[in-house]
Amino acid sequence: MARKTGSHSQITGPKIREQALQLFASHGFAAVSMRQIAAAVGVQAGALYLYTPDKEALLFDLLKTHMDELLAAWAAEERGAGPMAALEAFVRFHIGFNLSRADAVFLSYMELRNLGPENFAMIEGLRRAYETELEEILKAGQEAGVFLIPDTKLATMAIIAMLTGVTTWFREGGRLSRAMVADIYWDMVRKAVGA
Amino acid sequence: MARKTGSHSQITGPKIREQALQLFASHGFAAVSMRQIAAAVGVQAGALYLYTPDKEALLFDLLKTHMDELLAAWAAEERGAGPMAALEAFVRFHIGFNLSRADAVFLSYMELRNLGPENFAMIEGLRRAYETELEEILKAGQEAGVFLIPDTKLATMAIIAMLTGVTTWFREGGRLSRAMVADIYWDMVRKAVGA
DNA sequence: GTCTATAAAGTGATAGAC
DNA sequence: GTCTATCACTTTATAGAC
Repeated sequence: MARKTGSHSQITGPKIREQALQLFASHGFAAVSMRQIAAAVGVQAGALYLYTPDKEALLFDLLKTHMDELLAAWAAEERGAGPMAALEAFVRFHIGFNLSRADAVFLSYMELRNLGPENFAMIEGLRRAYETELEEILKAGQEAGVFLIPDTKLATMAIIAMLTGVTTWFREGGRLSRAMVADIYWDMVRKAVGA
Repeated sequence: MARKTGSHSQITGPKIREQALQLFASHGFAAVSMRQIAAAVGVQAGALYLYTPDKEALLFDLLKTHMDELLAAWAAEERGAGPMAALEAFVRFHIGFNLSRADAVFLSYMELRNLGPENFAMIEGLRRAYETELEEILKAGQEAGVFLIPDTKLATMAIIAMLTGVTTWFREGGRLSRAMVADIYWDMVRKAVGA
Protein backbone atom coordinates (compact mmCIF):
# COMPACT_ATOMS: atom_id res chain seq x y z
CA MET A 1 0.00 0.00 0.00
CA ALA A 2 1.15 3.48 -0.76
CA ARG A 3 1.56 5.67 2.25
CA LYS A 4 1.58 9.46 2.21
CA THR A 5 4.35 9.76 4.72
CA GLY A 6 7.55 7.78 5.04
CA SER A 7 11.28 7.57 4.46
CA HIS A 8 12.41 7.82 0.87
CA SER A 9 15.54 9.92 1.04
CA GLN A 10 17.49 7.63 -1.25
CA ILE A 11 14.95 7.98 -4.04
CA THR A 12 13.59 11.49 -3.44
CA GLY A 13 16.94 13.27 -3.71
CA PRO A 14 17.72 12.02 -7.24
CA LYS A 15 14.12 12.54 -8.30
CA ILE A 16 14.24 16.17 -7.22
CA ARG A 17 17.38 16.80 -9.26
CA GLU A 18 15.95 14.97 -12.25
CA GLN A 19 12.65 16.86 -12.26
CA ALA A 20 14.25 20.21 -11.48
CA LEU A 21 16.66 19.75 -14.37
CA GLN A 22 13.88 19.02 -16.81
CA LEU A 23 11.64 21.84 -15.57
CA PHE A 24 14.44 24.42 -15.46
CA ALA A 25 15.49 23.50 -18.99
CA SER A 26 11.93 23.64 -20.32
CA HIS A 27 10.68 26.83 -18.70
CA GLY A 28 13.71 28.59 -17.27
CA PHE A 29 14.97 28.74 -13.69
CA ALA A 30 13.00 31.81 -12.65
CA ALA A 31 9.77 30.57 -14.22
CA VAL A 32 9.72 27.33 -12.23
CA SER A 33 8.47 27.37 -8.64
CA MET A 34 9.49 25.05 -5.85
CA ARG A 35 5.85 23.92 -5.75
CA GLN A 36 6.05 22.81 -9.39
CA ILE A 37 9.19 20.79 -8.71
CA ALA A 38 7.62 19.24 -5.64
CA ALA A 39 4.48 18.32 -7.59
CA ALA A 40 6.56 16.67 -10.32
CA VAL A 41 8.42 14.66 -7.71
CA GLY A 42 5.29 13.77 -5.78
CA VAL A 43 5.99 15.53 -2.49
CA GLN A 44 4.95 18.81 -0.88
CA ALA A 45 7.07 21.93 -1.34
CA GLY A 46 8.37 21.94 2.22
CA ALA A 47 9.98 18.54 1.75
CA LEU A 48 12.37 19.90 -0.88
CA TYR A 49 14.25 21.84 1.76
CA LEU A 50 15.46 18.58 3.26
CA TYR A 51 17.60 18.18 0.14
CA THR A 52 18.61 21.72 -0.73
CA PRO A 53 19.09 24.83 1.40
CA ASP A 54 17.44 26.97 -1.27
CA LYS A 55 16.47 27.16 -4.92
CA GLU A 56 19.76 28.57 -6.17
CA ALA A 57 21.72 25.79 -4.46
CA LEU A 58 19.60 23.28 -6.37
CA LEU A 59 20.52 24.94 -9.66
CA PHE A 60 24.17 25.10 -8.70
CA ASP A 61 24.18 21.41 -7.79
CA LEU A 62 22.81 20.55 -11.24
CA LEU A 63 25.35 22.70 -13.07
CA LYS A 64 28.31 21.61 -10.96
CA THR A 65 27.45 17.93 -11.36
CA HIS A 66 27.10 18.36 -15.11
CA MET A 67 30.44 20.10 -15.53
CA ASP A 68 32.22 17.57 -13.30
CA GLU A 69 30.81 14.69 -15.29
CA LEU A 70 31.68 16.37 -18.57
CA LEU A 71 35.32 16.85 -17.57
CA ALA A 72 35.55 13.35 -16.07
CA ALA A 73 34.05 11.75 -19.17
CA TRP A 74 36.46 13.57 -21.47
CA ALA A 75 39.40 12.64 -19.24
CA ALA A 76 38.38 9.00 -19.53
CA GLU A 77 37.96 9.15 -23.31
CA GLU A 78 40.23 7.38 -25.75
CA ARG A 79 41.85 10.06 -27.85
CA GLY A 80 44.36 8.32 -30.08
CA ALA A 81 47.79 9.60 -31.03
CA GLY A 82 48.50 13.04 -32.43
CA PRO A 83 46.46 16.26 -32.76
CA MET A 84 44.37 14.97 -35.67
CA ALA A 85 43.12 11.92 -33.79
CA ALA A 86 42.63 14.00 -30.65
CA LEU A 87 40.53 16.59 -32.49
CA GLU A 88 38.37 13.93 -34.05
CA ALA A 89 37.91 12.32 -30.64
CA PHE A 90 36.93 15.67 -29.16
CA VAL A 91 34.37 16.40 -31.88
CA ARG A 92 32.72 13.01 -31.55
CA PHE A 93 32.86 13.09 -27.76
CA HIS A 94 31.37 16.58 -27.48
CA ILE A 95 28.47 15.84 -29.80
CA GLY A 96 27.75 12.48 -28.20
CA PHE A 97 27.99 13.62 -24.60
CA ASN A 98 25.99 16.80 -25.11
CA LEU A 99 23.23 15.08 -27.07
CA SER A 100 22.72 12.63 -24.25
CA ARG A 101 22.34 15.52 -21.77
CA ALA A 102 20.70 18.27 -23.76
CA ASP A 103 18.82 19.64 -20.73
CA ALA A 104 21.96 20.07 -18.65
CA VAL A 105 23.86 21.60 -21.57
CA PHE A 106 21.11 24.11 -22.10
CA LEU A 107 21.10 25.02 -18.40
CA SER A 108 24.87 25.40 -18.32
CA TYR A 109 24.77 27.95 -21.08
CA MET A 110 21.61 29.81 -20.08
CA GLU A 111 21.12 29.92 -16.37
CA LEU A 112 24.54 30.88 -15.08
CA ARG A 113 23.16 34.36 -14.51
CA ASN A 114 20.98 33.03 -11.70
CA LEU A 115 24.00 32.05 -9.63
CA GLY A 116 25.68 34.25 -7.08
CA PRO A 117 29.17 35.54 -7.91
CA GLU A 118 31.12 32.75 -6.23
CA ASN A 119 29.02 29.95 -7.70
CA PHE A 120 29.13 31.64 -11.09
CA ALA A 121 32.91 31.81 -10.96
CA MET A 122 33.16 28.14 -10.09
CA ILE A 123 31.06 26.95 -13.05
CA GLU A 124 32.72 29.44 -15.38
CA GLY A 125 36.11 28.08 -14.32
CA LEU A 126 35.10 24.52 -15.12
CA ARG A 127 33.79 25.60 -18.49
CA ARG A 128 37.03 27.35 -19.27
CA ALA A 129 38.95 24.25 -18.25
CA TYR A 130 36.94 22.25 -20.76
CA GLU A 131 37.52 24.82 -23.49
CA THR A 132 41.22 24.71 -22.72
CA GLU A 133 41.23 20.99 -23.48
CA LEU A 134 40.22 21.77 -27.05
CA GLU A 135 42.52 24.74 -27.35
CA GLU A 136 45.52 22.64 -26.35
CA ILE A 137 44.72 20.16 -29.10
CA LEU A 138 44.49 22.97 -31.63
CA LYS A 139 47.74 24.54 -30.43
CA ALA A 140 49.57 21.23 -30.63
CA GLY A 141 48.29 20.64 -34.16
CA GLN A 142 49.21 24.15 -35.19
CA GLU A 143 52.75 23.79 -33.86
CA ALA A 144 53.12 20.39 -35.51
CA GLY A 145 52.05 21.88 -38.81
CA VAL A 146 49.06 19.54 -38.99
CA PHE A 147 46.52 22.34 -38.70
CA LEU A 148 46.40 25.79 -40.30
CA ILE A 149 44.54 28.00 -37.85
CA PRO A 150 44.62 31.82 -37.89
CA ASP A 151 43.76 32.08 -34.16
CA THR A 152 43.51 29.08 -31.85
CA LYS A 153 41.42 30.90 -29.23
CA LEU A 154 38.79 31.92 -31.80
CA ALA A 155 38.88 28.50 -33.40
CA THR A 156 38.19 27.00 -29.98
CA MET A 157 35.13 29.17 -29.43
CA ALA A 158 33.93 28.65 -33.00
CA ILE A 159 34.20 24.87 -32.87
CA ILE A 160 32.54 24.55 -29.46
CA ALA A 161 29.66 26.83 -30.49
CA MET A 162 29.20 24.89 -33.71
CA LEU A 163 29.19 21.50 -31.98
CA THR A 164 27.03 22.56 -29.06
CA GLY A 165 24.48 23.95 -31.51
CA VAL A 166 23.60 20.39 -32.49
CA THR A 167 21.56 20.06 -29.29
CA THR A 168 19.20 22.83 -30.42
CA TRP A 169 17.94 21.04 -33.53
CA PHE A 170 18.81 17.34 -33.30
CA ARG A 171 15.85 15.01 -32.76
CA GLU A 172 16.21 11.29 -32.19
CA GLY A 173 14.65 9.34 -35.02
CA GLY A 174 15.01 12.20 -37.48
CA ARG A 175 16.63 12.22 -40.91
CA LEU A 176 20.11 11.57 -39.54
CA SER A 177 21.46 9.34 -36.78
CA ARG A 178 23.89 10.64 -34.16
CA ALA A 179 26.74 8.86 -35.90
CA MET A 180 25.93 10.44 -39.25
CA VAL A 181 25.70 13.89 -37.67
CA ALA A 182 29.05 13.35 -35.97
CA ASP A 183 30.62 12.25 -39.26
CA ILE A 184 29.38 15.35 -41.06
CA TYR A 185 30.45 17.73 -38.31
CA TRP A 186 33.87 16.11 -38.13
CA ASP A 187 34.23 16.67 -41.86
CA MET A 188 33.44 20.37 -41.47
CA VAL A 189 35.70 20.83 -38.44
CA ARG A 190 38.57 19.01 -40.11
CA LYS A 191 38.35 21.27 -43.13
CA ALA A 192 37.91 24.42 -41.01
CA VAL A 193 41.22 23.85 -39.23
CA GLY A 194 42.93 23.30 -42.55
CA ALA A 195 43.64 19.61 -42.06
CA MET B 1 11.37 72.01 -14.43
CA ALA B 2 10.71 68.32 -14.23
CA ARG B 3 7.18 67.42 -13.48
CA LYS B 4 5.98 64.12 -12.09
CA THR B 5 2.99 63.90 -14.35
CA GLY B 6 2.68 64.76 -18.01
CA SER B 7 2.54 63.59 -21.61
CA HIS B 8 5.60 61.75 -22.84
CA SER B 9 4.19 58.99 -25.01
CA GLN B 10 6.67 59.58 -27.80
CA ILE B 11 9.61 59.07 -25.51
CA THR B 12 8.20 56.61 -22.97
CA GLY B 13 7.29 53.91 -25.51
CA PRO B 14 10.81 53.48 -26.89
CA LYS B 15 12.29 53.76 -23.41
CA ILE B 16 10.13 50.90 -22.19
CA ARG B 17 11.26 48.66 -25.04
CA GLU B 18 14.88 49.61 -24.54
CA GLN B 19 14.89 48.95 -20.81
CA ALA B 20 12.81 45.80 -21.09
CA LEU B 21 15.22 44.43 -23.70
CA GLN B 22 18.21 45.03 -21.50
CA LEU B 23 16.58 43.67 -18.36
CA PHE B 24 15.15 40.58 -20.07
CA ALA B 25 18.54 39.82 -21.62
CA SER B 26 20.39 40.29 -18.34
CA HIS B 27 18.12 38.43 -15.95
CA GLY B 28 15.64 36.47 -18.08
CA PHE B 29 12.05 37.25 -18.95
CA ALA B 30 10.48 35.49 -15.98
CA ALA B 31 12.92 37.00 -13.50
CA VAL B 32 12.10 40.60 -14.44
CA SER B 33 8.99 42.24 -12.97
CA MET B 34 6.90 44.96 -14.56
CA ARG B 35 7.83 47.11 -11.56
CA GLN B 36 11.53 46.69 -12.34
CA ILE B 37 10.99 47.78 -15.93
CA ALA B 38 8.92 50.75 -14.80
CA ALA B 39 11.60 51.79 -12.33
CA ALA B 40 14.29 51.63 -15.03
CA VAL B 41 12.15 53.80 -17.31
CA GLY B 42 11.24 56.22 -14.56
CA VAL B 43 7.49 55.68 -14.38
CA GLN B 44 5.13 53.70 -12.16
CA ALA B 45 4.14 50.15 -13.06
CA GLY B 46 0.60 51.04 -14.05
CA ALA B 47 1.84 53.36 -16.79
CA LEU B 48 3.41 50.47 -18.70
CA TYR B 49 -0.01 49.15 -19.61
CA LEU B 50 -0.64 52.18 -21.79
CA TYR B 51 2.02 50.76 -24.11
CA THR B 52 1.52 47.03 -23.89
CA PRO B 53 -1.54 44.88 -23.12
CA ASP B 54 0.58 42.55 -21.01
CA LYS B 55 4.10 41.35 -20.28
CA GLU B 56 4.21 38.67 -22.97
CA ALA B 57 3.15 41.13 -25.67
CA LEU B 58 6.10 43.30 -24.67
CA LEU B 59 8.47 40.37 -25.18
CA PHE B 60 6.85 39.46 -28.48
CA ASP B 61 7.17 43.04 -29.70
CA LEU B 62 10.90 42.98 -28.96
CA LEU B 63 11.47 39.65 -30.71
CA LYS B 64 9.30 40.47 -33.72
CA THR B 65 10.98 43.83 -34.22
CA HIS B 66 14.40 42.23 -34.01
CA MET B 67 13.62 39.51 -36.54
CA ASP B 68 12.00 41.98 -38.94
CA GLU B 69 15.02 44.25 -38.75
CA LEU B 70 17.40 41.32 -39.22
CA LEU B 71 15.63 40.15 -42.37
CA ALA B 72 15.27 43.69 -43.72
CA ALA B 73 18.94 44.47 -43.10
CA TRP B 74 20.07 41.30 -44.87
CA ALA B 75 17.73 42.00 -47.78
CA ALA B 76 19.31 45.44 -48.13
CA GLU B 77 22.86 44.07 -47.95
CA GLU B 78 25.25 44.09 -50.89
CA ARG B 79 26.08 40.47 -51.58
CA GLY B 80 28.20 40.43 -54.70
CA ALA B 81 28.05 37.91 -57.51
CA GLY B 82 28.17 34.15 -57.05
CA PRO B 83 27.89 31.84 -54.03
CA MET B 84 31.38 32.59 -52.76
CA ALA B 85 30.80 36.33 -52.54
CA ALA B 86 27.32 35.75 -51.12
CA LEU B 87 28.65 33.47 -48.39
CA GLU B 88 31.34 35.93 -47.42
CA ALA B 89 28.72 38.70 -47.32
CA PHE B 90 26.50 36.57 -45.10
CA VAL B 91 29.29 35.75 -42.66
CA ARG B 92 30.34 39.37 -42.30
CA PHE B 93 26.75 40.60 -42.12
CA HIS B 94 25.69 38.08 -39.49
CA ILE B 95 28.63 38.79 -37.20
CA GLY B 96 28.30 42.55 -37.60
CA PHE B 97 24.54 42.75 -37.16
CA ASN B 98 24.43 40.37 -34.21
CA LEU B 99 27.31 42.03 -32.39
CA SER B 100 25.51 45.35 -32.55
CA ARG B 101 22.38 43.80 -31.00
CA ALA B 102 23.69 41.17 -28.65
CA ASP B 103 20.78 41.60 -26.21
CA ALA B 104 18.12 41.00 -28.86
CA VAL B 105 20.02 38.04 -30.29
CA PHE B 106 20.23 36.46 -26.87
CA LEU B 107 16.51 36.99 -26.29
CA SER B 108 15.62 35.54 -29.67
CA TYR B 109 17.41 32.34 -28.86
CA MET B 110 16.48 32.02 -25.22
CA GLU B 111 13.05 33.39 -24.46
CA LEU B 112 10.92 31.96 -27.26
CA ARG B 113 9.55 29.51 -24.71
CA ASN B 114 7.77 32.34 -22.93
CA LEU B 115 5.59 33.05 -25.95
CA GLY B 116 2.20 31.49 -26.58
CA PRO B 117 1.94 28.98 -29.45
CA GLU B 118 0.86 31.46 -32.13
CA ASN B 119 3.50 34.05 -31.24
CA PHE B 120 6.10 31.31 -30.98
CA ALA B 121 5.25 30.04 -34.45
CA MET B 122 5.55 33.52 -35.91
CA ILE B 123 9.06 34.15 -34.56
CA GLU B 124 10.15 30.61 -35.37
CA GLY B 125 8.98 31.13 -38.96
CA LEU B 126 11.02 34.30 -39.30
CA ARG B 127 14.06 32.55 -37.93
CA ARG B 128 13.65 29.73 -40.39
CA ALA B 129 13.30 32.25 -43.22
CA TYR B 130 16.64 33.74 -42.21
CA GLU B 131 18.29 30.31 -42.03
CA THR B 132 16.91 29.54 -45.48
CA GLU B 133 18.77 32.56 -46.86
CA LEU B 134 22.04 30.91 -45.87
CA GLU B 135 20.97 27.47 -47.00
CA GLU B 136 20.12 28.76 -50.48
CA ILE B 137 23.60 30.21 -50.79
CA LEU B 138 25.14 26.90 -49.77
CA LYS B 139 22.92 24.93 -52.15
CA ALA B 140 23.78 27.23 -55.05
CA GLY B 141 27.48 26.89 -54.32
CA GLN B 142 27.21 23.15 -54.01
CA GLU B 143 25.41 22.83 -57.35
CA ALA B 144 27.91 25.16 -59.01
CA GLY B 145 30.73 22.99 -57.71
CA VAL B 146 32.19 25.92 -55.76
CA PHE B 147 31.53 24.31 -52.36
CA LEU B 148 31.98 20.76 -51.18
CA ILE B 149 29.37 20.24 -48.48
CA PRO B 150 28.22 16.83 -47.22
CA ASP B 151 24.83 18.19 -46.06
CA THR B 152 23.64 21.74 -46.71
CA LYS B 153 21.03 21.68 -43.92
CA LEU B 154 23.61 20.70 -41.32
CA ALA B 155 26.14 23.12 -42.71
CA THR B 156 23.54 25.88 -42.36
CA MET B 157 22.93 25.10 -38.70
CA ALA B 158 26.64 24.66 -38.03
CA ILE B 159 27.63 27.95 -39.59
CA ILE B 160 24.88 29.95 -37.91
CA ALA B 161 25.66 28.47 -34.50
CA MET B 162 29.35 29.18 -34.99
CA LEU B 163 28.79 32.80 -36.04
CA THR B 164 26.13 33.57 -33.44
CA GLY B 165 28.47 32.26 -30.76
CA VAL B 166 30.65 35.31 -31.25
CA THR B 167 28.15 37.36 -29.23
CA THR B 168 28.81 35.24 -26.14
CA TRP B 169 32.48 36.10 -25.81
CA PHE B 170 33.25 39.21 -27.90
CA ARG B 171 34.01 42.34 -25.91
CA GLU B 172 34.54 45.72 -27.53
CA GLY B 173 38.09 46.92 -26.94
CA GLY B 174 39.43 43.40 -26.47
CA ARG B 175 42.34 41.69 -28.21
CA LEU B 176 40.61 41.68 -31.62
CA SER B 177 38.47 44.20 -33.47
CA ARG B 178 35.16 43.26 -35.07
CA ALA B 179 36.78 43.32 -38.50
CA MET B 180 39.57 41.00 -37.42
CA VAL B 181 37.10 38.59 -35.89
CA ALA B 182 35.03 38.62 -39.08
CA ASP B 183 38.15 37.95 -41.16
CA ILE B 184 39.13 34.96 -39.04
CA TYR B 185 35.62 33.49 -39.00
CA TRP B 186 35.30 33.94 -42.74
CA ASP B 187 38.55 32.03 -43.17
CA MET B 188 37.19 29.13 -41.09
CA VAL B 189 33.80 29.09 -42.81
CA ARG B 190 35.37 29.22 -46.26
CA LYS B 191 37.54 26.22 -45.47
CA ALA B 192 34.68 24.33 -43.79
CA VAL B 193 32.57 24.44 -46.95
CA GLY B 194 35.51 23.23 -49.00
CA ALA B 195 36.06 26.46 -50.92
C1' DG C 1 11.16 12.07 5.99
C1' DT C 2 7.11 14.29 4.94
C1' DC C 3 3.11 16.85 5.99
C1' DT C 4 0.17 21.13 6.88
C1' DA C 5 0.02 25.79 7.89
C1' DT C 6 1.77 30.10 7.60
C1' DA C 7 4.75 34.32 7.41
C1' DA C 8 6.43 38.06 4.65
C1' DA C 9 7.13 39.68 0.38
C1' DG C 10 6.37 40.08 -4.44
C1' DT C 11 3.52 39.27 -8.81
C1' DG C 12 0.56 40.94 -13.08
C1' DA C 13 -2.96 43.70 -13.96
C1' DT C 14 -6.89 47.13 -13.20
C1' DA C 15 -9.74 51.36 -11.44
C1' DG C 16 -10.19 55.84 -10.76
C1' DA C 17 -8.09 60.43 -9.44
C1' DC C 18 -5.62 64.14 -11.54
C1' DG D 1 -0.25 60.15 -19.83
C1' DT D 2 0.77 59.12 -15.33
C1' DC D 3 0.02 58.16 -10.50
C1' DT D 4 -1.79 55.93 -6.37
C1' DA D 5 -4.08 52.31 -4.44
C1' DT D 6 -5.59 47.93 -4.60
C1' DC D 7 -7.19 42.99 -5.85
C1' DA D 8 -6.31 38.33 -6.07
C1' DC D 9 -2.83 35.43 -6.30
C1' DT D 10 1.88 33.30 -6.10
C1' DT D 11 6.45 33.24 -4.35
C1' DT D 12 10.42 31.30 -1.14
C1' DA D 13 11.22 29.57 3.01
C1' DT D 14 10.27 28.07 7.86
C1' DA D 15 7.84 25.90 12.17
C1' DG D 16 5.93 22.38 14.27
C1' DA D 17 2.86 18.12 14.05
C1' DC D 18 3.23 13.29 13.03
